[in-house]
Amino acid sequence: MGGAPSATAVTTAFARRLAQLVPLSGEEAAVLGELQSVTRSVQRHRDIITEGRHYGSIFIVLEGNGIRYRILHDGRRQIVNIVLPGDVVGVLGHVIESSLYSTKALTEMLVATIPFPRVNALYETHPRLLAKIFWWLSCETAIYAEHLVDLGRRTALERVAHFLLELLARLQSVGLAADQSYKIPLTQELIADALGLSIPHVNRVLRRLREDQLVVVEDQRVTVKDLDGLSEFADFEPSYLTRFAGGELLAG
Amino acid sequence: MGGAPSATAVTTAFARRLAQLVPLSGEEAAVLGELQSVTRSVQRHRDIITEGRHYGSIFIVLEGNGIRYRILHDGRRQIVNIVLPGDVVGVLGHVIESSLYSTKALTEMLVATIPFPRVNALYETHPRLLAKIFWWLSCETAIYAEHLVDLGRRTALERVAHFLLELLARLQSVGLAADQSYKIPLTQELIADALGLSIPHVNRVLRRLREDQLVVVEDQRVTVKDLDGLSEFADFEPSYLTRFAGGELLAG
DNA sequence: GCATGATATTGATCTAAAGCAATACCCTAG
DNA sequence: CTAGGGTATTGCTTTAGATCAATATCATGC
Repeated sequence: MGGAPSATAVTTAFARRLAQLVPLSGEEAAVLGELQSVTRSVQRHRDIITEGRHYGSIFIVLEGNGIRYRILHDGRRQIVNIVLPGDVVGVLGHVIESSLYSTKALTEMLVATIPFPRVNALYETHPRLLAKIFWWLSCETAIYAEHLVDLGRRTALERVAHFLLELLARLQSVGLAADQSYKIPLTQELIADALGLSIPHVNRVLRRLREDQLVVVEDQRVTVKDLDGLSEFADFEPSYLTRFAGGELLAG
Repeated sequence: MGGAPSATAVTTAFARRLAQLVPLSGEEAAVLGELQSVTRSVQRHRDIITEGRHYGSIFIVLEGNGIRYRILHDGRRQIVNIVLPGDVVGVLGHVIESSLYSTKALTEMLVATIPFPRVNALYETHPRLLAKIFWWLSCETAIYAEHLVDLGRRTALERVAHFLLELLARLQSVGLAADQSYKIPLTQELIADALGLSIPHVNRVLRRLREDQLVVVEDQRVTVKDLDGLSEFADFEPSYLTRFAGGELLAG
């Protein structure tokens, strides 16, 4: 399975985001590192979680990208989230009998596997840390809600722009996006299925955004050419990803 | 503020749902009741939470309905969730500096107000209960994800059908829907803003669903005429609302 | 070198749903 | 009884984006 050096290095993704939310004590950081010590690598295109199955662990993404999606009976696919390093998948598996969505690797991925009992054991040993993790997980709702606004009330152009900006912000928060650019294997089909659009239309929208010198998607890379212009156009307001209350979590 | 009898009676909504997920000890039930003892009533059309503000409490809905929504700069509105008894609002307020969405009362509402410090105090006194609450809250993601599928990949007809069925299932789970019918002050405008549709189109879709003897929305009441037919048509699969793993949460 | 499959691009229709506008139907308040 | 605001309904026109279809590009393996 995964090698220790790699895991340690990237543990940062999850811990870093948690630390943005609230300071972690040295011991907590150590526990967090320890939790992520059992890793598993997932091949490109393989499922981490398959709809309908039951799992006994949560998975913290250390490296690589994936998608969380559902296929409808007639073949339509909706991607409900892009899974990036630092994300946690399988949380609902603790509560709901069978998984409702599949999660699939877009690239080769490295994930830490944490059995539910180990998570639960934290009540006894590090309840504070567990609470911090839970509060943090609740933030995922904000990403989903923002996607709802995208799909419900934004035009295709705004949607794509907003989507690409969100990915930029999320990757920046884990140190994976150099200034205005990031690497991710997005195909037009993926964008279409994430945003409820058709492939040809995504193509046209991307062309438009490119012509307007706002953002370029090519190869496996997204490059934002005009951050301000794009943000304004997309009505993008990254506070749902970055603006934390800070500190208050420490209060008793 | 709220009277004790009413609060006690309806405490059930939240506790009942939690108990569906995992058994609660007598003491836990008592603590849960106690937590919900400070109540506040909110007038129709008033905000419980206003976008941009900061709050120091979570709110558990005891009675009444509301909406969680965002208004875009140009006036478009997207409702991201219908808030029903037993729901908790304001969770993100603990983590994010200023609220991202407003929550507004559709009817007069009664909510329990629980300051964050009181929630956090549970780590010390009842860590298990807190963990159960957190796991439960994580289920809200499933509702959001399902809405994403709605908005992204379902037709207007399917969307409305799915939406009305989801409300039925959610209200049933807290004992507020007699067999196939429930009372809720949904206007066509609200449905439109929840599902990313225009008002006239919602009107036509509702007429169609009525003519097909599937479901009727009138007055302040939704009546499902043909549950099987509607469910099949909407591809509705309520497991995301009801099918819990059971018991496993108790494991250490 | 060629065949194959995935992806991207472009064009030509088609359609679901938006937008606009008028009318109808409340209910409530004066 | 009447005026007025909110809501529902219906028709007509427009459009964003889907669908269908063809072609192009690129990487891969044989």
